[in-house]
Amino acid sequence: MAPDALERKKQEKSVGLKELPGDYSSLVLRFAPNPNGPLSLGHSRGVVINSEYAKMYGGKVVLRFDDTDTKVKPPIPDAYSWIEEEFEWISGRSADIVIRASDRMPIYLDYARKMIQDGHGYVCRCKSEEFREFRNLKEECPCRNKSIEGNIADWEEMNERVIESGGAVVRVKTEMTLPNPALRDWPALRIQHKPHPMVGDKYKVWPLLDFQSAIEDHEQGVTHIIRGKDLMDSTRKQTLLYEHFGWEYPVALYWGRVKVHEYGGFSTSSIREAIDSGSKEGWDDPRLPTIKALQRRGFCSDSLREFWIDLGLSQKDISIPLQTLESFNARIIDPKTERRVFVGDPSEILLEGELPTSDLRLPRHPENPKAGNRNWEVGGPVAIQSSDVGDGVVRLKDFADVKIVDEYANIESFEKSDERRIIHWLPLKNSRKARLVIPNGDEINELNGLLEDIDLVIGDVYQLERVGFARLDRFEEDFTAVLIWLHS
RNA sequence: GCUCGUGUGGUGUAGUUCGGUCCAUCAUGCCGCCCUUUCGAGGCGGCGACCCGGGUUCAAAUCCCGGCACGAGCACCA
Repeated sequence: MAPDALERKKQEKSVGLKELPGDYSSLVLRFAPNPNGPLSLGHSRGVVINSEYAKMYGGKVVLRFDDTDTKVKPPIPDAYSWIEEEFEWISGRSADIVIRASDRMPIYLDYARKMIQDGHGYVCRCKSEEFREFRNLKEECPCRNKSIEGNIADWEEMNERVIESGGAVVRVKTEMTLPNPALRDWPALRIQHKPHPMVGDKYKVWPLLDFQSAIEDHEQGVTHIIRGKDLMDSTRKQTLLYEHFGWEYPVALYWGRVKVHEYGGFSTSSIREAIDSGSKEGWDDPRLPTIKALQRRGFCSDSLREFWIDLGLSQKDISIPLQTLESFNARIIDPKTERRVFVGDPSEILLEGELPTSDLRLPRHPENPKAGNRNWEVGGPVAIQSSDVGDGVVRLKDFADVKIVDEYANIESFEKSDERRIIHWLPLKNSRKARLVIPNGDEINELNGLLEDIDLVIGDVYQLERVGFARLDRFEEDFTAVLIWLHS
């Protein structure tokens, strides 16, 4: 009889995102970037995970700009619209609700005042180093037992610009004996006198992330918070605040840190510095891990979605090669990417022998005849890659077996007659000067050559035969085509 | 130091809740072959893993204890 082994069914890998815990019947999620620059590859994880879950359960995503810092990470005015557009590009839909923390300051300040009034918060005028001492010693600082009236008076002074920046902070009253030092009377609001790029100098007291985010999540009715596990203590801090207000904290889920080999560690601030110092061209410099750069190189948004969904919500810290994303992208774009020839470092040769009288008709896509043809004039000189000459016995792809001697290529057969190497080539008549720009770590490598000059559309991605995928970025004044390397 | 989190092939990932259906899934990578007028795509095959040590149990990737490693938080940044 059949052994058990034949009946045993192989286990399967579950695909897609796992079921969300908690009640997701009226799901509200949020994605909360700082508009101190456009979105990066890392941000796209938040966009994808949140928007995919919203799609799964018919929920909503709030796009919230956490722009409450004017000093360390000041917002860039243009970044608000960049991010809205990038969110839409990545997720394939626009955010359901878009809000800016800087527009909602009165709400935060009201809650802060209420917290003080209720005795759950206090104005602390210790220096940060002094407070750190108290925190480490699990001791209460002198400001902690001030009367509510005294705290309200200090609060007024903070808001009336009587107290200088750095002179006072509002703390949430927890317990100084809490085992986790991060939770002991954590800071909720501080003074910033540097004007905000969007709302000017209207406010003197600004909430910190943990406070602003907690209040706004409640205001928006957020049901699930999905964020990096570096924010686990934020959850704990905010839960204590919610207890003060008598609110129920959303379900929190986390992902671990992701490092992409090719990009290493980076931050929006560090990219901004690199651009300001001139070591990078701009936010879309192809070496950068920004969404703008990935778009410019020709990545499609589906690849980003598949990539992040495949990674899922693991709390593991991972380091992954860009190649993984590239393989997703290649699989998706290959069926719809037209072929062209790019000859890098070209050598000119002349064809000898009997030439066909009609043009050579090549498919724009080998698996999709409907895409049509590219027609080449085979008379006249042609270009081949210098490194392809070898012993001279090669097949010019889609054309003929030739033997190359010096500058001449003798046509031996149109049919494929043996196992000789197949190389790509290009009639000069059908070519134009081109430059392939290849990002390589912190460098940019450039390869000069000739590009098949047939129906080239700026912004389109082509598969350069035997080379790889690249996107046509622009034409220069002398008509040189500039291609940006995507991947092989 | 305190607190928290995570450990499955080279890289990711499924399985861990409720131990057996797991001599462990899938992808990517690498190797080989087939097909092919691309070194692309596709097809087929192969390589390769449960952090370590105890314990419970007929049975542990899965439960318990103890190590170890890595990461994060302890900012008047987000």
